[in-house]
Amino acid sequence: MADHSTIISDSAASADREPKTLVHSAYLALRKDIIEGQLPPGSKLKVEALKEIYKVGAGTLREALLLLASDALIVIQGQRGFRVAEMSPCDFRDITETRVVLECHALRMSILSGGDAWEASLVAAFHLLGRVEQRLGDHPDDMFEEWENANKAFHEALIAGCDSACTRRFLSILYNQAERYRRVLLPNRPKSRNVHREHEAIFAATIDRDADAATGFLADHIRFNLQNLKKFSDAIPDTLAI
Amino acid sequence: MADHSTIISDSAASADREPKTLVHSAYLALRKDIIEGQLPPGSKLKVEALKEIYKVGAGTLREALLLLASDALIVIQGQRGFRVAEMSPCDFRDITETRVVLECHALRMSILSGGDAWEASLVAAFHLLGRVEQRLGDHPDDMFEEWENANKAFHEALIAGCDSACTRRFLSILYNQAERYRRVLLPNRPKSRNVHREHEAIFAATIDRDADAATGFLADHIRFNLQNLKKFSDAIPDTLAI
DNA sequence: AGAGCCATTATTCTCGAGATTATTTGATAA
DNA sequence: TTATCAAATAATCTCGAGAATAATGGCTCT
Repeated sequence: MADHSTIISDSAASADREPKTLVHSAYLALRKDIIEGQLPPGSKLKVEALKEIYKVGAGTLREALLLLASDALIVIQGQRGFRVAEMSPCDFRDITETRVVLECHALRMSILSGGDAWEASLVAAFHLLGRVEQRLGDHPDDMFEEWENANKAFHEALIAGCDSACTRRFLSILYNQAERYRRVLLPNRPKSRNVHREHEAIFAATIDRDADAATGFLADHIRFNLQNLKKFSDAIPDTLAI
Repeated sequence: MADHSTIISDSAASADREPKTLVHSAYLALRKDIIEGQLPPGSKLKVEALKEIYKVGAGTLREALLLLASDALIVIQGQRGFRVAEMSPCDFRDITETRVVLECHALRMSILSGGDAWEASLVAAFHLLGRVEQRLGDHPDDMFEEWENANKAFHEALIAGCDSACTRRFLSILYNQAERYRRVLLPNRPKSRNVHREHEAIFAATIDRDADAATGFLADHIRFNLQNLKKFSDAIPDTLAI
């Protein structure tokens, strides 16, 4: 889950996960709508209009928007309000390549210094993801939510052994940003791809403590959607509002 | 300068840099006080008390605090207010090593793809920094502000050729966080260190387009304060409130 | 017709007060 | 004395309205 993972200190063992504050639940609702595209990239976010929709006061809504700005999902423009962050192939490439650098680095650190507890929780996350992916074969699209969660949990488990809070925080931001693109790319994924196989390769190499192999598989895995985007955006240039 | 570098879209060529909004100027004032230690690490930030000091309303102050949270200078704790982020050797190590990874990567990209304009502005930044460092020999401490600005400008110029906005944004956050530590470590710097020599080595290798050498020098340069901290925190353990 | 300027409108920004929640204090009982 | 509980205090969170600023539309002049 890890809502607000980037800012709110999830003290303790992330026990309380219900949105206790109105700002927080507005933040979650807005983020959901941005990621799912209800609030399209580049669109203006007028406080007066949004407070009707999300049933909160103006100040509360502004705070939620500020919180989203720190996730780079919305942009604050001086004295001229808020906008949903734009999407572009260029931006996606940036997100992807930065993720490759940080996530591979973090995985390497995990492999070097991760203990038994880390390994165990990784095994658990991989198992869970496998089950979801198994069921995914039958009902491909409507289970996206569940797969997305399991996938995120797996990627977080991979780097949980890395003791750099900075790195994990940045990766969480990047992962959230990438989710917008994943949703757009999902209907256009090639039949040939076997995501489970990719996850398995990463997992096996990690358990073997083979850092070079693991980071290699991970890099390819992260870059897959980017190359996929490149391929079909040549044919259909304005799939994303470029 | 680059206030608010991490969130506010500095559209255009960062033309307007005066704090036009009250939230923004409160943000700047608070950040200054946090970085300079007037608001010590771990201290509670009570809105009612702070609104007296900074002469703004409660909502405005809250927004400024939210902005600082996205720089990781402040921590939001559920329904229990705001605190200045803690400082610890462990945290500084994390910041430093993450910076090494990202900044070296960014420098490599700059060297690979940076054009003449990038090179020219780098030369300018290095020249300016040299001048400040020259004057620094005479008046060591009270010019810290000016040196800090020139130093930041130089580091930003190094990676300006890298076209990854994500990377630059993350580095800006890390640099701001590190500033708190630099200020603590400044009085304890070893006489032997010649910072200008370090900058010169990075600069020369970069202009030579020797990526390996440049990133090597840069990594050592970034890590210097960390090793310095390690050295004298063994002797004087509680210099930082660990 | 096109460009520049002023009044109008719409939106953002800011504030102070009330509602909600956490913390502290003090009292009672085991 | 220590632990438990309840009232009192203090803090945060939330809201709606008023001030400051940007965007819009119409008007005049060349």
